[in-house]
Amino acid sequence: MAAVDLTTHPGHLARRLQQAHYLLWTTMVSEEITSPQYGVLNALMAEPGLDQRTVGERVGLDRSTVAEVVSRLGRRGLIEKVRDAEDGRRYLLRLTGEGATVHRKLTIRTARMNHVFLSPLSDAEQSVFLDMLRRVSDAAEELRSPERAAVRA
Amino acid sequence: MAAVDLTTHPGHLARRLQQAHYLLWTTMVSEEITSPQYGVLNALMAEPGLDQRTVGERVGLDRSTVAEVVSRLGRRGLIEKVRDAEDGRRYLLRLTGEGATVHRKLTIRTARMNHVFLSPLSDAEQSVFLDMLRRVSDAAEELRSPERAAVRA
DNA sequence: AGATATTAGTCAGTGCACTGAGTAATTCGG
DNA sequence: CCGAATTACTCAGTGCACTGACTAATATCT
Repeated sequence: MAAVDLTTHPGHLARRLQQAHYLLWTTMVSEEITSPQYGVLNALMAEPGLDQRTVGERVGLDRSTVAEVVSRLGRRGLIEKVRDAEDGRRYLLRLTGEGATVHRKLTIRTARMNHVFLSPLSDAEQSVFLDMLRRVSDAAEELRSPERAAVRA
Repeated sequence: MAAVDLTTHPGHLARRLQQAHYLLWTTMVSEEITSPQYGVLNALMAEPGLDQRTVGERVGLDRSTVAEVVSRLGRRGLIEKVRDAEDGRRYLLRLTGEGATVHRKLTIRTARMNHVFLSPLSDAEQSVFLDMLRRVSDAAEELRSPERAAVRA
């Protein structure tokens, strides 16, 4: 069996795409705050007081990864974490003032970065590209939690 | 400043796409051998005797990551590594017999997995999608090594 | 030939991502 | 109301990915 051309493999290209994004993020947005960390800040800006599990659901991070990202953001003083008085299992998360400031600054830079990142594609292609990324990711997501699709039926 | 919709951010979607691929890979291809490990096997099937640096170039892995992946594949007995007699800095890499067998088996499963992974898109869309992934990744890659573009000019 | 630069690979440190096992709190069924 | 299941979170272990500092070997430039 001969070797294969990896550039025809979507998985290989997905990994390369993420590496490309990482490169642009660290040069154009921030070297300290990573893209997943920004995602958590953004989720808490939209819905203050979320618990860790739900933040993970919004941003696409599993329970362990959320815990790590949250602990880093806490160490930097960008979010605070308090036990839910009504449900002692939960930690409720909130942005600090500095967290909100950082979110605002990074939102502006991220918009510029996204523009550069997608610049190889025409405007029409860009929306097609984002749509395809969503469709492929969402389809695989349903393999992980087939109950949701069943409930919806 | 209000929160943003992450599903319009290509970086967020790139990360989700890779997670989706990881899920399909572990369920449909292998739980032991990862996709980057398969990439290395594939590169050595195509060009036996490559050194680590060049393997990294082919597969899209930096020097440190190649070293780790190669050491895991070596531990599993899938590749072997010898000092280059002509250039004592290099290690030359080759598949073992078992490495070639594993590569063959995974190539078949990977083809099936790719088919499922892309199934949300029509055939026409699939080639457009792969093309766009390549164009965006390649463009960012040139920011990392601008000399190459200069040499080509 | 000898000082200098470049190159291949290693190593330590940081961060994302997943799994499986474990703990504490809440909910549910009888 | 009490034992069993579920839920939120933690922790240890594995693997990819990058940076910066380091070593050893080769190449280059007087």
